[in-house]
Amino acid sequence: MARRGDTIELAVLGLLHEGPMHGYELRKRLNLMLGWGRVLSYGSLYPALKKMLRGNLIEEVVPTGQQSRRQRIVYKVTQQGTEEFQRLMSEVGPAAWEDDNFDIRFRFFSSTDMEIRLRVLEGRRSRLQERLDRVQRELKMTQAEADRYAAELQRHGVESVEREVRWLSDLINAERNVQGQPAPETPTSPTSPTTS
Amino acid sequence: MARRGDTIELAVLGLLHEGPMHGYELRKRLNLMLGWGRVLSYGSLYPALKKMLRGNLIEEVVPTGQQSRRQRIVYKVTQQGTEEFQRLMSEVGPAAWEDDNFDIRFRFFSSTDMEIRLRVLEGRRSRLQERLDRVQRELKMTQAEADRYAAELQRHGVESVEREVRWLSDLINAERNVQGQPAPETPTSPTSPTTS
DNA sequence: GTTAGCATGTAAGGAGTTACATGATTTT
DNA sequence: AAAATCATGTAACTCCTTACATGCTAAC
Repeated sequence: MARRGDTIELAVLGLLHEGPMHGYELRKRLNLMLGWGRVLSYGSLYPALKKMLRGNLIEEVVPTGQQSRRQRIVYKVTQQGTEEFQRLMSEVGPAAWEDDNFDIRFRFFSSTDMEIRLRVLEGRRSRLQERLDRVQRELKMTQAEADRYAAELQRHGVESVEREVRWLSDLINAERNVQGQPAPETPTSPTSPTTS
Repeated sequence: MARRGDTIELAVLGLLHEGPMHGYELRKRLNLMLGWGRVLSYGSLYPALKKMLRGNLIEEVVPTGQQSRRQRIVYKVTQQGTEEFQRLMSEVGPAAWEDDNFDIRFRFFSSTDMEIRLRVLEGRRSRLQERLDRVQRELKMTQAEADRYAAELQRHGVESVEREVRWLSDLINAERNVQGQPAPETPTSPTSPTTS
């Protein structure tokens, strides 16, 4: 369960929970949100929508009032879609903290409990930490013979992942601190989302 | 020319230029180098090697000396492979500054002229800058209604790309400064690769 | 009235993953 | 001698992109 391709499905369900939308609009938002590089094509979005339609996760909105201006097909989530969304968001495990999947889950974190959020954040963090350790270990064996640019790329990569880990740590702390106090504005670290 | 799948080919050619290697070893190094997330499977590496073999870009190394310890197939680049590598590395254009491709090109920057390096670095930078502008423009329209986590994700994303842009700028400056002076150790910014 | 952008789709094909299958070598 | 891990491969399948195809609507 939770194959790779469920990513789009999850994202679509999440977005539609913020309001009905048509495909073209969905694509734009999707590209913006998972969009640091990848661009989702119509060729993957529309078939995915059709599939979700068949699975009764979403349905077409019947245009209220004026019947003009049709050609856009507006979708909204069904009851079943909401349930599926909740189920997917509650999943903890490898599928939840892989690059793309993590971003999307994070994007819709408001729809989950703090318990789930913490587990996903921590899972993601140890995943990155793991990679970091592995790379740095193997780095020592190769680095000696490494060329200038190769070394710089490694250095930069490690630094980026370290930043990512710090970011996650801040988020984890922020989540934990919400429990007791009513969030003291966290003035030292504007990095993490406060309870505003 | 320069389709998406040439990524592996370029990486393999580059690595083999640093010495003959067998598939298993190649995979390990490949995963380490483009490996912040993706893991290359045997199912893609071996067929790719076969294809390159057919294209005369690489060839099997005949084991010198002792004939024992065989089962690994060691590859090395051919003359034709070297030419192809040079050709791919000299390409400037969109293909050169897409995420994965950029990393690999950068990794083997030592094999190109400063002129090419500068064009690739600058191309990459304006690519990122573009994305940044586009996202920040659209951010103003959505941000108002944005949820807490969505906003934090955006903020973090923008910050990361901005860091990337600064990194590239440092590298570009470093490249330019090598021209005149014999590199004054660049003590203020340990970010960029010095001339060692 | 014509260009540009909105909007939806389909068909073909590529690239890479998963799972399967096999066997050698090294370590315990 | 068993277990781990090195080492190579293949077949089926999935996901996605590219390219094509179409028509509406708004702006100039």
